[in-house]
Formats: sequence, C-alpha cells, structure tokens
Amino acid sequence: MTDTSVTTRDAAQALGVSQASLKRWCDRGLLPVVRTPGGHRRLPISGLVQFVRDRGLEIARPHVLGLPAPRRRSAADAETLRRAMQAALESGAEAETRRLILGSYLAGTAAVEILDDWVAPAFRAIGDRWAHGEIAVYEERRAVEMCVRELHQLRAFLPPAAPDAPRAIGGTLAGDPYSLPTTMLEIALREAGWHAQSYGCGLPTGTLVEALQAVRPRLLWLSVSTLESEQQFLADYAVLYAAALKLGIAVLVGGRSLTADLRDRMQYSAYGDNLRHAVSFARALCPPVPDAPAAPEDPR
Amino acid sequence: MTDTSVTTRDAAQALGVSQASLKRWCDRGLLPVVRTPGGHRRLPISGLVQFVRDRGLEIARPHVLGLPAPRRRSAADAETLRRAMQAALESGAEAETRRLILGSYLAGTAAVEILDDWVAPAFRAIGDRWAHGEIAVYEERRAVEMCVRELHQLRAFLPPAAPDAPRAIGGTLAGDPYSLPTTMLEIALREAGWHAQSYGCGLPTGTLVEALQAVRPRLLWLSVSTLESEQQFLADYAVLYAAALKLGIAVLVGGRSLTADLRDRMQYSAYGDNLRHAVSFARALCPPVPDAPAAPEDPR
DNA sequence: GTCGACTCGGGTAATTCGGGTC
DNA sequence: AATGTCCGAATTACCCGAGTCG
Repeated sequence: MTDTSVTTRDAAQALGVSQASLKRWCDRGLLPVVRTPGGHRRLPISGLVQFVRDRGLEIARPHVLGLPAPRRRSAADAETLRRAMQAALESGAEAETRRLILGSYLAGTAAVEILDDWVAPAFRAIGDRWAHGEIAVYEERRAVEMCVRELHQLRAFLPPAAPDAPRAIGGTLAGDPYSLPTTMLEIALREAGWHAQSYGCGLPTGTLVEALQAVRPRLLWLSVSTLESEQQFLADYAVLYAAALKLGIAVLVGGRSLTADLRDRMQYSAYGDNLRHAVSFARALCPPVPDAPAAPEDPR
Repeated sequence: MTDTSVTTRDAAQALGVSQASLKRWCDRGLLPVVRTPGGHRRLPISGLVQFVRDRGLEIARPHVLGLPAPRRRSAADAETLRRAMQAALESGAEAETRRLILGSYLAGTAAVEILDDWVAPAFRAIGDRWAHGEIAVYEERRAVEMCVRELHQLRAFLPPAAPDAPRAIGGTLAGDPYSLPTTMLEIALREAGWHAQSYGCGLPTGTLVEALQAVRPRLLWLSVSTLESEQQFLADYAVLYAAALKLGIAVLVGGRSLTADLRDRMQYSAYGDNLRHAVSFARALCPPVPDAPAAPEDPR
C-alpha cells in the first residue's frame, strides 16, 4: 500500500543517476511510466526493479524495495521501511540489510533519521517478539551483530571529522553488553560533525574516569540498556558524573533502563530519548559546525 | 562522497592509468562492470580492489575511491608493522589503524596474514601490558572497539561469498564478551570462501543449538577467551557438540582459554591455535572452493 | 485558495563511448 | 603485446523559468 510508484527524484536517487537521465530513459520507453493529470511522471516500482535486473544495474546504489523519500515523510513509507528492515534483520539477510541501511543513506536520508526512525523501531519490535517467545535468542543476537556490522559500514561513509572537531567518547558500563545503542550514538554524533568514538561495552567506571582525564573530550555519553543493580549503578554513575563535572565535560545519558524514577536520582547534562535529542544537545553544546570542512583536496 | 561504484575516469585516476586501459581491461573481463542504459560503464569499487590485489598493482590515488593509502609490503618488516599496529591501537589512532589494516590488504597482503601476524600479536602485547598495569583498561577496550570497526571495513572488501558457498556460524558462549577473536575468525573464513557469519558474544548454549537446527551450517566455530567455570563450560559444550554431531556439523574451537588440559576433556572436529589452522581445517572440510567466479576471463 | 516543495521541459556544459592510430 | 592519446558521436549531469502536487 504504499505507493506502488515513485517520482523521478526518488527513482534517480535510488539508482544513483540524475533525474535527467531517468526522464530520458522513460521517454525512450526503457521504463514504464504513468502520468499524473498534470503531466508529472510516476514510475511503477515493479518496472524499476525489472529494469534494474535486466541491465545488471543492481550494483547501483540502493534497492528500490522501500524507496526512502528523503524529504517527504509519509508515515506509510516509514512504516514499510521499518517492516522491511525488521524482516531483513530477523531473517539474517545480510545483503538486504545493507541495501536498506546504506542505500537509504546514499539516497540522501540522514543517518540519524535512518537510525531513529527505522533501525531503533525495528529493534524495539524485535525485542518485543523476543520477549513473547516469537523469535529465538540467536535470531535477535544475529540481528544485532549484523546491524552493528552495517552501521560500521555506514560510519565509513560519513564525512571524516574535522581536525578541530569537538571530541566525544562513550560506551556502556560494566554489566551492559548492548553494543547497538552506543554504536548508534557514535554515528549520530559523527554525522553531527563530532569526533565521536565509542569505547565499547562493559566499561568499568574507574577506567572511564581515567579516559576522561587522559582524552579530555568535550562530551561523554553513556548508554544504559540494562541494570544489574540500581544502587550500584547510581553509585558508580555519581562518581563518573563528579569527575566529568570537575573536568568540565558534559554528560549525555540515554537508554531504555533509565526510567524517570531513576533519572530523578541522577545528575546529567542531558538525557536523550532518541538520537535526535542527543544530536540537538550536542549541537547546542558546540558550535553548529560551520560545516564545509571539505578539504580543498587537490591531488596532483 | 564515496560511492559503491565509479566511472572509468575516477577509476583511472585512482589507479593512475588511462581510461583507455581501464576500458580494455573491462572488455577483457578482467574487471566487473555494469552498464548504464546509455552504455556507460560503472565499476564497483570492490571489484577494483580485488583486481589490483590479484595483479599486484598499486592504487596511486586511493582517496578518489575513499580508500586509505596502501601500505607497501616491502617497506617494513613484520616486526615493525606489528609495533606500528600496536602503537596505533594503543593510542586510539583511528586513521592510522585503518591505514595499517586496510592499506595492507589493498597492497596485497591476505587478510588471514594481517590478522595472524600483526593484529593478534599486537593484542597479545597489549594484553600483556594491560596485565602489568602499563596501560589502562579503557585503552585496551578502545583498541578492541577500533579494531573491530576496521575489521568490519576489511570484511566489506572481501569478495562476496558464492551463493553455494558452505555456511559457517559461530561466536562466543555466555560470559565471554571478547568479540575480537570471533570477528577475526569470521573474516578468515570469509576470505577462504565460506559464507561465515558471527552471531556475536555471550550466546547461550540452548539458542546455539536452535541456530544449528534452523540454519544447518556446515561448520560451527566457538571462540573461548575467558571462562567463568570450567565445569559449566564443559557441560554446556558437551551439549552443543552432541547437537552438532547429530546434525553432521563440524565444530571448530579456539581461544586462549582452551588449555591443553581442558581440550583433553573436550571433543571437537578441530582446534585452531591461530587463524591459519582454522582456515586449513575449513579448506579440508570443504572443497578448496574452485572459486573462479569470473567466467570468461582468458588473459592468455 | 494559498503556499512551499517538487517536477516538467528544454538547453548547455562536461563526460564517456567506440574505434583507430601512435 | 600493452599503453597512452586523439576523434566525432552519444550519453550524462547541471541549470533555468513555468507549471503541478499535496
């Protein structure tokens, strides 16, 4: 039910070519096309898929499965994509997962959008199904593993941080093995122009203090997905926060284990329900990044 | 912006040859190529990477393809490289780590060689220094995290597994959070032509049995870097091995916690001290993979 | 009906194609 | 045998004012 056809813009981004080329191909009859009453082209997805297959263009960028409309935020589209993402992750389909994530990014969707709107919801759904015994543990683990791999790919596509970019480090505390959220945060901050580096999972509080002192980042993030003991966590966290405060380092926390009740008993610079929140805070913290870091490269 | 495929011009510039040569190579089937509907060539970067590796060419301007500078193999001996790798990992130097790992691969070094000869020894050294309190916990964790990220990059450049490639799955058991060894094994098996997929760390035995039954791989690998209880491990492992045996699935084990004493009390298809051993076993298990997916070739 | 975002059409500049030759 | 350069023809990418979509 989402649209079975798309605009030239979407199709062009999906195939990695210009709109002009797409229009020419349509006009030459290489692609099936229907016209709106006003004369705008609408390309049936089925035709695009066949076109791509026939010509071996598959390696072109993204897949047309759930064409992401970068600007137009149709709820239906997002839902379709989320479902496709969930299905690919659950079934362990590597290639499909990569197409969905990387393809969407190359097609112009911001990484933070992909993560917040599709990846995170997909994993919430997977978590629910896992809780209800509808999928096996290994399926959930495989999904996480696969997703982290692809996110690392995505990370490589982000423009490199400027040399003078503010630095951020983060991870999860001891007892919390959930690598996905901290990986996602790292990517979101990178996209926002930060020099963000995740230090991994299960970090002892003490060593994080050491890291703060040695690295002197501008921001520390903590992802809290599971808690063995609230008391222990609060005690550890208090030490960490105090150290950060003393060094003038902002602390950003998030994660599904941070209930309102728990947050009441914590001090932090910001709490993020999602990555957009986190990025907003980071932007407020540091210059909105004049951007245009693009090195004036010039081989030769 | 990096892209997954490039024009003949970009490829020519990256390789430092003329467009004409590139076109000829394509036409002789030496390079994978897709065509736009108008007949223009588009070259997948991964294919280019394989090509230069196979022929021992150099990438004159890797940045055009978004790649790091290749590491000339003759430039430094193994020991120097290992030290450089260790230094980069310990200091958290991302770019340098990437250059060492990916650059070496681009320069023609086999992935299994990089992992066995430089990465693994570097981490052994880091582990020693950590044990002696010479480096902080966070430095070790950061190194692992960074290394895993770059290995995921490396993984993306390996030739894709053939559709009929034998399947292998693996990971670590509950209580073992060390992701690096299982990631390395995954890459080594991939390079050997297997369809290897790591399911992550801390996998409960029960779900691994489920996975074996559902996925029916040809091989299961287990990386054992730490043990909470030998008894528990042996009991869990016995169940796992029995399940694999029943399904005709080979079991490959490895890891620094598997002492000779412990191995005495285990049954397995093979034990690998290093990745070369593991790969040798895998090759013996399954046809050395005739490979040669490129059909037409005939450079004469 | 207004309005912002998008698409249409067509023209132009920059690339790429294939082939022939050095 | 292999590579680099040159050529006209074709293809692709970018740009613009007018009209359409939602």
